[in-house]
Amino acid sequence: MSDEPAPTSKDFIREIIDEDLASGKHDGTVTRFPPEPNGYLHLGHAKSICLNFGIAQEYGGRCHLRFDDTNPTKEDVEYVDSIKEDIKWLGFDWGEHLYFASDYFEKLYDWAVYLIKEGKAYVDQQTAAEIKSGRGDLQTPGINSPYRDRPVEESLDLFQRMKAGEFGDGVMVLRAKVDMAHANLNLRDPVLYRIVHAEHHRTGDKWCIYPMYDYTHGQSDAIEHITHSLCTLEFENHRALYDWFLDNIPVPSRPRQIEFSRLNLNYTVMSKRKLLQLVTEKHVSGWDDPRMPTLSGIRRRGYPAAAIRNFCKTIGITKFESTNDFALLENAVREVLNQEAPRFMAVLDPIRVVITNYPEGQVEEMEAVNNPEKPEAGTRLVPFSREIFIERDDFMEDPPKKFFRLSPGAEVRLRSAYFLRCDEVIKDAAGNIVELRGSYDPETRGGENPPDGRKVKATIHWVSAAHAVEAEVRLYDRLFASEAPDRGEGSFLDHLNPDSLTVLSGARLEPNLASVVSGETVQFERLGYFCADKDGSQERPVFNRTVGLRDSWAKAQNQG
RNA sequence: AACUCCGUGGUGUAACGGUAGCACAACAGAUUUUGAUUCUGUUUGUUCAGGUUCGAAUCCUGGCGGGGUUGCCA
Repeated sequence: MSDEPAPTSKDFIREIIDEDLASGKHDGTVTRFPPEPNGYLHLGHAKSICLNFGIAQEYGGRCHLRFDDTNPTKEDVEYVDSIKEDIKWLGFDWGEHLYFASDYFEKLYDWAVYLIKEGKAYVDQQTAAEIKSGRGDLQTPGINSPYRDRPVEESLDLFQRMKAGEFGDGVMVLRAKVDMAHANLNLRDPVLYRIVHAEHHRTGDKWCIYPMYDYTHGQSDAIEHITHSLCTLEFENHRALYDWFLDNIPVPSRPRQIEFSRLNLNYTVMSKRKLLQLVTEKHVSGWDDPRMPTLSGIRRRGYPAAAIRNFCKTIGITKFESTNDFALLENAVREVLNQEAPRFMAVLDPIRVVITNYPEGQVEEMEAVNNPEKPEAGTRLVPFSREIFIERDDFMEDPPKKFFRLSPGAEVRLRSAYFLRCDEVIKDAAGNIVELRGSYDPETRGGENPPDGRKVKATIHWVSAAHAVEAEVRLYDRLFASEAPDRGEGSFLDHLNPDSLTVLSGARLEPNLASVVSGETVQFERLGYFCADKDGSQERPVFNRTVGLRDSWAKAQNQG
């Protein structure tokens, strides 16, 4: 990840950093990743993580992990732990720089007192509804609160008593005194502190007043000497307020907020609220359901961290709100897995083949290549015997013109084994094909072409019936059937893909597959990449389909 | 008709006044003990109208289109 060639062009944020370094504005670069611990990280966060930690790596700076934990009613340590785990999995390290906004509560309180004394903040006793209506709207200016010009001493006293717990939730708030007529609504006397009598996951019951995001973020950046505070576009309108605090409070440094567009993917929803809803309403099995765009979900699905990093590099950083093609992500996944994943044979939908001219009771250990892209991965032994399973799809009794696989009288290569010809089709009373009979050519051992120069058009995978391990295989498809489940009327849930999960309970695996450890992704030859799931055991493995191989045959069929 | 940000092939993303390039997707072909991979080729683009300039995707003006903003969420 670090030995790749430097990109020939830089995104606008890196250009800004270059300028700041060149002009001497900064002599180092410090970024931060500031999740709120109220949910699991998803692909959108991965974009931000790759940006912030990536910049720190490239510029020899550092990136802080700072939990933005100013709302105790929504936050929990469960999320803190999962977030840390996900960042590490992605391949990044915050070193010693783990912080919590709640670490700064004392400092922020002092600064609030400072603002009051400066005449730049006041305690407002209006109700939430009064504050809302007093703010005006996009067209109309707001009006001043009747408490706006109360004496400094009075605000000071009230604020201290807010902190002391004398008042109930929502009774009063601390507001900045900016401009109730400002075109940017964020500057119409924003709330700085609210009363919330709730246990905080770090500070316990020490506080009953909590600072708002806007009041917290920039000052936290300043305390940590963040140079470039990178966030998504929805905070663009907050920048003026971010700067207002830095201008009016004696902060120790001057960070700069820069916004970029968030990640959108088609066939996916990415908002925390919607992901939470999928989990709580049991449309998926949990935050780590392999269909979820959460980092824990895609990890369980088998997506390699390197693929996510490459993907984030490919999509770039801009201010344009775009929607990326899911195929781009899948391409990144296949690219890494094609290089890395060891190959095995597995038959998902088995049909028995009896090789009539193969000696009964004989077993041969066939040598198979582990990864043609990586010779150093070596070879393994796969048992071969008189009765094998092949994929039902690899046989057609009455094949169309371009079908290269097995059919009556036709010959194919069994991967790493022998040429096989189909001689006979056995059916049950209902006419269903229940078994095939065929013969092999002993002169093609290892799958070599025979001396007579005969060739076959196809190579298929197989598993020795007596040695096969039965397994459950979960075929995942996109969670949503429509490209933009968010758009249009109705709920995004209306767009759930009913076929997003197909469970196959009778798959047969080559025996080597039983020892693949949970979390490892392998290739089932000719089928796709599959990740061993934690639900499985050596006796009965469970595999999740990460992504299928490209399949030009299937594509041609669908078009035909 | 408030403020603000943004418009480059189907989808993303480069080009910093000088040949519109790259990736993905799509479509052909070659190779192949995975109908995979790999390789080669093809199709498709600067939102519009003016202006500045020898020269504009790029600078200016206006139009059109899209996003964000009216939490005591972040």
